[in-house]
Amino acid sequence: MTDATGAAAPKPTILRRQRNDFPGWYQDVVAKAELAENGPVRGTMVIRPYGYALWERLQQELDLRIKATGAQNAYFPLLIPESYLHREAQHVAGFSPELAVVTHGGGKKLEEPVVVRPTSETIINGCFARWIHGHRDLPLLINQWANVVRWELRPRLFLRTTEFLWQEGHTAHASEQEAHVYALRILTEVYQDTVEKELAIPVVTGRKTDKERFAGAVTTWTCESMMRDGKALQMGTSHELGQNFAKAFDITFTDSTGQQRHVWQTSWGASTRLIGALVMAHGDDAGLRIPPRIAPVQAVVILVRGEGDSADRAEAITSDLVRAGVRAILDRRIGIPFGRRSIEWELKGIPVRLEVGPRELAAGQVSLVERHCSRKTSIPLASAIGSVSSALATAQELLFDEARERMTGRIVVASDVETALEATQAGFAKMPASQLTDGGEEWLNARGASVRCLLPDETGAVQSIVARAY
RNA sequence: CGGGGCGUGGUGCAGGGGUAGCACGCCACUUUUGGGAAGUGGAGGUCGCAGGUUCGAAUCCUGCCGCCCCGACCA
Repeated sequence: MTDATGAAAPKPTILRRQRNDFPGWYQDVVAKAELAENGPVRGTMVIRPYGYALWERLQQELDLRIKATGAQNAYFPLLIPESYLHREAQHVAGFSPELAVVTHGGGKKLEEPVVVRPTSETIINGCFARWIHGHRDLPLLINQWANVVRWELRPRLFLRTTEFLWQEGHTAHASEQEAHVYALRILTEVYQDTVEKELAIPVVTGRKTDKERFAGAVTTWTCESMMRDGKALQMGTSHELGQNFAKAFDITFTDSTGQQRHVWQTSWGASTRLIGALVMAHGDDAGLRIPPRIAPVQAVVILVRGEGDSADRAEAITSDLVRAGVRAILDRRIGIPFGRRSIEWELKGIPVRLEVGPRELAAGQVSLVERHCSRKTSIPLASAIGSVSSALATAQELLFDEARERMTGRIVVASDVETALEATQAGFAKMPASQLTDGGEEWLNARGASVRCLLPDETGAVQSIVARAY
């Protein structure tokens, strides 16, 4: 194709450019990398196989850590009596606007409407009240993997959908202190550790302001990360519920002195929103860049052409990789142009590509392409497995370092709300929490920024992290 | 709930009273194949729904439905 001057017209980019149109870029990546698409009901999401594979990897990593804290998985019903929601005043006030309510069933109007769970505090605590009798029943540590529905007016795939997948943990403890320690343990050992080690995304951890706190909680702890456009995304929250639900649902136990006491509780969750974070924290103009540890496919061996025994050789390399513990697949679709296949794997963010063609094989080599930096190197066939393994390890580290440098480089120290607001154009502001009194937080909210979390600095003074957020 | 816009092959769009079109995608064959392949031949649409006007409606009129965007609202 040529333009009026006769010069070749530039090929249109596959994705809108991140720098020009970040939301547009995000939509393009989610579609072209085949992660998800919109469902027929507004706000619902079809998670496609590659997107779901990412979720499954994330589930494995979270589940492992959740179980390491002593929690057990269980499952509670999707449908909850509407009256349950009303038992805790702040909780129902917080969730009422987002509820999906079922009024009919079996062809008849229901006597009591049931709600589709927006979260399961109420139904689980109904069970806890029956399960917990004495201090020997505590702590009770339960997790469930489930879908929840919160009616959203402005949905965005993964980031904010009406139905989403998550895990929600619910625990009961004998003392406030024990609940406090457990909530923080979940925050750091489950959420922060998974997000930083597996997703290679650095986080800021802290406490939510009263305004941002979970409906019904005493304290909400959060992990916040910075996306490539400088906006914040909440990665996971852990709540200290105090005795609010214990009193509402009458969850009591007999302590070692024979006294009846209410339990102290926590709840905590992380959702498919983390997939959105993965996209926005690492993706570039060529598509996703998936950190190797979370990648469903860590290496793809591309058979460039079909000549001679190259197909067998490529297959042998692939099975060697798999045997060495690398999640590797073989792309032997020689009928599809090489360039198209390269672009496809780039879009999907596969960390390492191994190109196997006549040129390489004649030289006893393969070409190794690293997605995180687009570098192509020739390596001897004999050391291919080792090279892939070290490339994967390097990619994991470099993606984290890059994200960490971006975040720390874009946290501006501010002493008042005006400079903090200015800083949120490009990143986060760190501002003394004292500036939030007298309507400071509302002033920021009215201008599109919010207080992401509160945390103590080296001197013990409380600082706030202010940002624009998803 | 206010303001604006759009409903036409799988996707994205054009057409605006007289045979339903284009691009991409899809299927087949051939030639290709190292960074988005090309040629040839095919398949695929009761033009959102219901009325109305007309010899004739995708097109004009009325009503309805759905979706999108911007506000407001919100983990």
